[in-house]
Amino acid sequence: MTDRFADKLLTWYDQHGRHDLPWHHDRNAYRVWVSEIMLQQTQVATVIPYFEAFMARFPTVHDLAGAPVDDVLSHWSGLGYYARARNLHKAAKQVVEEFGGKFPQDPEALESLTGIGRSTAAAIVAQAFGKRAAILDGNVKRVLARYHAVPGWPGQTAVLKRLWEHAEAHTPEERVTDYTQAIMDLGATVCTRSRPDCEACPVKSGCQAHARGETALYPGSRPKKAKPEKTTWMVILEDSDGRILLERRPPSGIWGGLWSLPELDPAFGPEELSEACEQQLGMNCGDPELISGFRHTFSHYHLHIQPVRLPVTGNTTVSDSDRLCWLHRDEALALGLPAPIRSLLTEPEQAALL
DNA sequence: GAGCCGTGGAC
DNA sequence: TGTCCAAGGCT
Repeated sequence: MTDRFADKLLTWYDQHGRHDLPWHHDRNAYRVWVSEIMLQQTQVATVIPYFEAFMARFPTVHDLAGAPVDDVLSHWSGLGYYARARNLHKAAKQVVEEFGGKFPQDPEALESLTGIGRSTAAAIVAQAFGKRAAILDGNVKRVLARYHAVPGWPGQTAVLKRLWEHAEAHTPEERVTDYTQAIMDLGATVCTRSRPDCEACPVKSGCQAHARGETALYPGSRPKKAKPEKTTWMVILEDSDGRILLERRPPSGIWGGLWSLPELDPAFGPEELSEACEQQLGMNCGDPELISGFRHTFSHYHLHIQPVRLPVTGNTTVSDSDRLCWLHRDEALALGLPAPIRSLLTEPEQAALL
């Protein structure tokens, strides 16, 4: 049912919305899907160049399904949340094998694809197929929490449930594609997290938070928790030809599946690194040289990265070529390394300041 | 339900 | 400089 909220929003959208984002061109389910996955927990400006490059390399779901996963991961390098890339690749195969290369149009079937949950399924249904489906991303949560003065942190199930109910109630039958884009645009450009521009808001008159002068109270903030501190060694092994030893990380965990510098257990002391290196990497090394370390903050913990150079004294033959490889710096960077490791190899002074 | 998974922008 | 968190989903 179309209510006044949707009408006002659509009128505003016609004049002030974002109508020319890359995934709005040549719109199809594949392009919408890839954009939605990239946009999870990631801002539009960050996604745009990745989306363009990804589409140039993988124009169709068949191109993606047939590509090596390493190729997909290297195009994801720097975007973060690399499980998204592995799931995207897996889901592309699912679309080809289980759905004949055509995306299903109902949310339930879409949610059977790896990496697509309730919100992303709804976004694809509305954006690609023009069918009615309510979305609830970070922007919509903020808009609705303020409009209805919904207290509490949206991470709580009860709060989330109320927001979904409001989202469903406001979603119109007509112009669903524009409406979903409109409410996200309002959240991104007007109803922003800090200092919202309420005077420019088309639904100001009905907004309970604005009426109370309490927009800053909504949505409620996440409970604070201390981040644990962790430490690790990052090994820079360089042979006489200037090649660096890289190690593929395990499929799960931080930077899962990415190539990176070999990591040694922090339980090893500096004098034990040569021996650890021989055990773990099969390389004979001389005395370690410590480089200035730096701290990198993740969502859930702080990681002290301590780089260490270890001169290779023996031969540089690798025993496990699927896990280990020697590459020059530019070749390594083309693989797609984790961002802090990339900075460490390109600008060691900058990395130390992180 | 709660923890985990990245990076960069905004403040 | 540190904190928060953004077009969430999986385990």
